[in-house]
Amino acid sequence: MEMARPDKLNKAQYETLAAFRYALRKFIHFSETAAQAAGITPQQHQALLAIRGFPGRDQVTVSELAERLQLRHHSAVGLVDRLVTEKLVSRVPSNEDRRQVFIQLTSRGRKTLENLSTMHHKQLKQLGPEFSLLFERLTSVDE
Amino acid sequence: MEMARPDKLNKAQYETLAAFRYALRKFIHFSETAAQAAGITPQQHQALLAIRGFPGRDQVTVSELAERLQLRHHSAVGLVDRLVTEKLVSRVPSNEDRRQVFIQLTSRGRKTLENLSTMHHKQLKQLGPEFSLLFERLTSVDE
DNA sequence: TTTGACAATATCGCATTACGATATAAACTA
DNA sequence: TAGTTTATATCGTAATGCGATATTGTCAAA
Repeated sequence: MEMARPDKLNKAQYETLAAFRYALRKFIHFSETAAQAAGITPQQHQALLAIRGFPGRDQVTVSELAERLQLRHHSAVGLVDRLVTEKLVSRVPSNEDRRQVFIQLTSRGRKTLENLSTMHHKQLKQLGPEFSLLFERLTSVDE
Repeated sequence: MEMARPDKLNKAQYETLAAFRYALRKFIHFSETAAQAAGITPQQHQALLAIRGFPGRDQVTVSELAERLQLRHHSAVGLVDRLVTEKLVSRVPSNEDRRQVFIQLTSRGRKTLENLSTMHHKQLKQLGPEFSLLFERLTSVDE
């Protein structure tokens, strides 16, 4: 018989929040293991996906990449450097605005990403219901 | 007019995967910023939540914490060390099995977590629909 | 055309996190 | 008692990302 305290979370809500994090960490752990098994780092994997999966385009500028990965600009530059060293992406200067540089996947980058994305797609299909359930619980008004 | 290639992802699917990661990184970025504003590190925050939100209990052993955070045992030990230093948790030896040590939140830990969890709860309520939509797209059969 | 803004790059040092490898001690169990 | 489990500890290593700061090249507007 708990009092209705609007701002205070109850045990069940803490459990739901924790369960969400647990599911998240399991997914991330899966993802990091998969990336490393594919011979790249987790961040490199996410960068490849951000480029290939950019809405309406298959190439992005460094600024766009930084935003999609929620990184500072110069952190994104460093990440791209490492990707170029690994021949996973290439830099292509823009013609319209010559300050900009487009980042594109190399064929090696595309293959590596395709492999990983297929695995992730399957995994997320499995996890979907679990996450949906957790969101429902979080959103439920009667608690 | 794309051929039905069972194992090959199309652009839309890459975009959905990338959108999911983007949403995830935005949430994580929010969470990390919030934790740091509360004066603790993101990992400390997640540890606090894992303890407080452990199913059916408000204390956990180091092994349990490691599993919930998907960490190696000795990495969890280090994390607990830092939490103890910050007076966010305390170690309480178990009576039943004296090899075990229970980790409990201190009152400071509880307050810090409550503050953060309230914010996260609200944020996740907002993000719920977006994530659900993305999962629906991932699961959609007709692509 | 000059001035100011923007995009990318670069360097430095720093902090955090987590790992593998390895070891020890204490406590439990068969 | 022997073997296993739990927690702790140490060492070196790696990846990531930040702030601060600076430079270069390019664009756009006054």
